[in-house]
Amino acid sequence: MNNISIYTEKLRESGLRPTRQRLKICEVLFSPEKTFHFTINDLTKIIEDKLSEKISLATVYNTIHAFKKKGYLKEISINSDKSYFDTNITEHHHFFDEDTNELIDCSNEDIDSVNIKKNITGKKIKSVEVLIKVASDNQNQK
Amino acid sequence: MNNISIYTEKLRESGLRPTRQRLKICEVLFSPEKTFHFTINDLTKIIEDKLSEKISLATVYNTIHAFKKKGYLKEISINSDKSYFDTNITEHHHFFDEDTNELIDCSNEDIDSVNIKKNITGKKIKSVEVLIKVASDNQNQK
DNA sequence: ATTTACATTAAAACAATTCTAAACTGTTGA
DNA sequence: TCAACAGTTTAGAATTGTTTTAATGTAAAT
Repeated sequence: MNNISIYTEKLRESGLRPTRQRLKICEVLFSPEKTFHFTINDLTKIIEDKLSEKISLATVYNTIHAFKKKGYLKEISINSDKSYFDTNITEHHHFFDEDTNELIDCSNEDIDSVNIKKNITGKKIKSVEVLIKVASDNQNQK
Repeated sequence: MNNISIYTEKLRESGLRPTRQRLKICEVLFSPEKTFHFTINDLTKIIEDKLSEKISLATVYNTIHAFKKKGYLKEISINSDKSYFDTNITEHHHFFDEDTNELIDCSNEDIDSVNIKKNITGKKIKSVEVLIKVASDNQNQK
């Protein structure tokens, strides 16, 4: 099967032309078996180191933002100065390991669905995210 | 009643000397009837505009971090480049209005307590936060 | 092939936060 | 009480993550 055409389609649906650089991004994001979490920096490094493609930060940012807008990626809110993204776009929550700064998926069996009884007048719920911060027993809370 | 002595005590317990600047910070944070949310920038502006005290950013940051570490403040994780703090240190969750960038408390009656069935080996849960993003019906998800 | 609109890039700009080093101040104890 | 010390404040510089800019390059339509 031809992945390139899948990537091309994903890019077009996100309003982007399929360029060499963007196809490399797709390869990193959408070819692995398992979903994963990454930062913009992680992604840029993978493309430069593993795929030997020099790519400018601006390109990475603009492509990732387009994918996020289209719903091909999710952004995770962490108490941090850095943005984390997730290639798993299904409804799920996260553990965040404060010792290693790693995100861990929390499957729907791991947590009861959150039941919200209040609503804000004139506003619609866009997302509900649970973030569980964990750390070694002997560590202080960040 | 003498608030100053309360603030002095809070500062000492956070490992900080009660200085003029820090007492002003305490006045803003701990004298209001109601708890509230703020950014470092908000706080600095209040102190300079309302209390006519010139205060350097470094001082605000170091005091706020000490209070957070001590548990007198909570930091809220928002999908943003900015840190939000909360003077309400009880267990509660938040709505985040994407139109106005405002945080709204979600009382415990508004949400069922989150039941987590999984745990990470060797790690302890430090916090559980639910963030509900809302926006006007006609807006796109951020 | 030519044209056009969109992309890529390095570098500059920007915003939040942290660091630095010099001047200042609360506290301690002689 | 006051000298000495340790902690504090400050402006400004440095750092980090992200966005913008403007020149050059490229995909796609004609």
